[in-house]
Amino acid sequence: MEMDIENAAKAKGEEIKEKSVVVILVGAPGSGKSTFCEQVMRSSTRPWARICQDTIGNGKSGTKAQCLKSAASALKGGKSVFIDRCNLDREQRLEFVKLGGPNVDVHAVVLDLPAKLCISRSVKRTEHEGKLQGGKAAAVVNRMLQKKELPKLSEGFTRITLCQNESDVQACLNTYSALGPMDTVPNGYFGQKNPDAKIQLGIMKFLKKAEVPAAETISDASRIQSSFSPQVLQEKNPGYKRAENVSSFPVNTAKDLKECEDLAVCSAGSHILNDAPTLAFPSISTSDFQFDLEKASDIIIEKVEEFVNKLGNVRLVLVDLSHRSKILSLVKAKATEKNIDSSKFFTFVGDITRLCSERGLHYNVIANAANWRLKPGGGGVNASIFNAAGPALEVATKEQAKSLHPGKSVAVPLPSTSPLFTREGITHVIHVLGPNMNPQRPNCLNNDYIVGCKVLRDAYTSLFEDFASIVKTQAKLAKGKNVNLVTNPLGLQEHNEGVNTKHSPNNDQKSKREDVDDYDRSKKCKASLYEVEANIHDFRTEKEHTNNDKIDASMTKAWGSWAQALYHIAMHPEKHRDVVLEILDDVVILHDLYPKARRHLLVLTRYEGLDCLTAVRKEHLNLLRTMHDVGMRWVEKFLQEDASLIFRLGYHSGPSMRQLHLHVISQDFDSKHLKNKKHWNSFNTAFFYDSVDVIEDVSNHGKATLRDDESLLSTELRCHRCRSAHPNIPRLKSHISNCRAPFPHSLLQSGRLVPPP
DNA sequence: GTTCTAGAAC
DNA sequence: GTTCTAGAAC
Repeated sequence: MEMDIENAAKAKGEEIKEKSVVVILVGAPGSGKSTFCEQVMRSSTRPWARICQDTIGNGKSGTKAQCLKSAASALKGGKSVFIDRCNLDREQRLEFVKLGGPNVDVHAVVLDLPAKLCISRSVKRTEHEGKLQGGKAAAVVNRMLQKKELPKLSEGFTRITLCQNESDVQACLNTYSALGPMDTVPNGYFGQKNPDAKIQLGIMKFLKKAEVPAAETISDASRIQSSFSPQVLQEKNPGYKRAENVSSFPVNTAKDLKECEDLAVCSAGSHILNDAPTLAFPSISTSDFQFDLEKASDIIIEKVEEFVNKLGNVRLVLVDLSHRSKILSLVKAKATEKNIDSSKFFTFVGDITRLCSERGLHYNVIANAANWRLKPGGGGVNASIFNAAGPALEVATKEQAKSLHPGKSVAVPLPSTSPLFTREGITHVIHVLGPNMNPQRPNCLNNDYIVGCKVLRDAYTSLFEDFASIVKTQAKLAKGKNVNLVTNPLGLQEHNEGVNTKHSPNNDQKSKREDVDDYDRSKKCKASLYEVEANIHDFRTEKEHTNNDKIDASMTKAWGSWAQALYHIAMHPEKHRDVVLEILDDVVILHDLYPKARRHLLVLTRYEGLDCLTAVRKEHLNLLRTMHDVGMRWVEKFLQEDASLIFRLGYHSGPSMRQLHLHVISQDFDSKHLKNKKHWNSFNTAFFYDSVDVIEDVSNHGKATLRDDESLLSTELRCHRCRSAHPNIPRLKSHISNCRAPFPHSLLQSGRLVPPP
């Protein structure tokens, strides 16, 4: 609209009249609205009026009507106007937006800063214009923020700037301060955060993607060759032993590269150099299980299409051994037809256990067309993967599951001892079982393709979901605490090989060749991925604990020595009579050593190897129910002693202690051991996974949906009943000791609180 | 998981 | 000066 009027004016040759702006500030008390206006008015050469409801009443509290009137007259006088009041919901803003017109743009500047900050600023004010200061401020800010509604362009704004931190505010200040009488600023929504941006950035950072623009390196075949050739591996990695003679090792020459280009849907160079998390998978059920190739290729395409965009910056690669593979050419043709992004999905010819070392393809997760017993042998992909991975894979697989149903998958972290990890950089094998159409094999579906197609779809869904969850965990860790390994990528290697030479990229002389950089980069990747399974702390202490069982071949996650306490109790509860309350066949009940409430118990599984929620599968449903029932029995006992207590039962999404344990905790949180943000948030954010929800998720989806986002633990402190925010733990504790507000709706449902208040 | 403590915030 | 947090060490 505005543009049309402007263009029309231009067309008529009229001079464009200078436009006034109404800037509606949106923010809680203490968010810095007045300061913002004052600073702009100090530097901007444009005439401004600040309409402030707190001052407009001349001592008495002002009204909205007074503000509107005053704003309209300022606009008439050619001034631009700040509406300095909270304007937190749409209704409050509505009348002010109507001040806009052909020569008046309406902007919103949203000061959406943490509640904690606004409260602390409000509290310490001594001469606030609105008389909002001292103790009342927190309650007021909290109440106001509850009805916060971020402005939308559809309300009639031509420009919205969302500021969520001090630097956003500063940038916005700069924009408005620089505004002269004739200047305009671009229209649109600024500062809105893409919810995926953080994760994407994490992956990019972790893979150092920015340094490897595929287009630039694609033509540089020699660089591709040297970065993946065994010579480089051996140079940098003296402990790495290979059976083959180095000279006979197939190196990716330009000719090879040409061949790859021919085979892949699009040019192979970018595939080879692309460091995005990559899943290589064989076609499921089409070989020994004799599934119809046409139908199978349709299902592959369907599932790939469904996931390829959902998964973000990752690659799915369908692999087969031969150039003459029918399924590969079918899928390739259909992928082209469907216009599937060939950088995210393509077909590839090669041995799935040697795609990096022999074909130069970076990948980190492979799928195995497994048998239902999850055992080696049987020929085909299964035999080849178990052979290549060594015995460690069988052991690690056993830890995850004993068998597999058709249509299901199970992800197994590959032990660092496996050649697939050391040679190829593969961190996980996902076993998948497809439907069987071969009458020579057990559980044949007798040509029932209605069931068969459904099972095959399920199999791919499960496979891609497992891959997604691995990628998510890796991205989280990559941007998380493993900075040390990332900056010192060879730390892992140094340790494993017993080589103690310090290698710090900062102190080291510049790498002699660029390709060494490439090597480092791929190593960084491996080290970071490895970090998923073993926390960095353990690399430092392993030397002192070489006999410790945690470095055995089945290593799926290394826990620090302090994290073993529950495991030891679970294995030998009779030796811990001092803390253990009850010993049953499957579980042990004990007091939390550092209770975070008046009543705080742990129901501990006695299953060895079941360390946290991520490992929980359908076969554990009975155990989960037992844990819940035993917890509830103790709740009843506690309620007989004190009927005023309210309990919640749940798991920590990312526990610090090994051995799956259910927290049974009263909701008073009256404890001297509750000392920091992490303590509070681990029981009062989504990090706390209600037992009822875990049971439901596992029975519906076969596993608990991952949500152990570390950032949950550092979010602002909010009361679990009235949801008010508090600046620190002591204040929060003093609030919760008095707060009798009803619990939030979500907690009152599905039996999350016992008994329901 | 806790303890310890430097230094930021008040 | 005192309170509080956050990171390292265990």
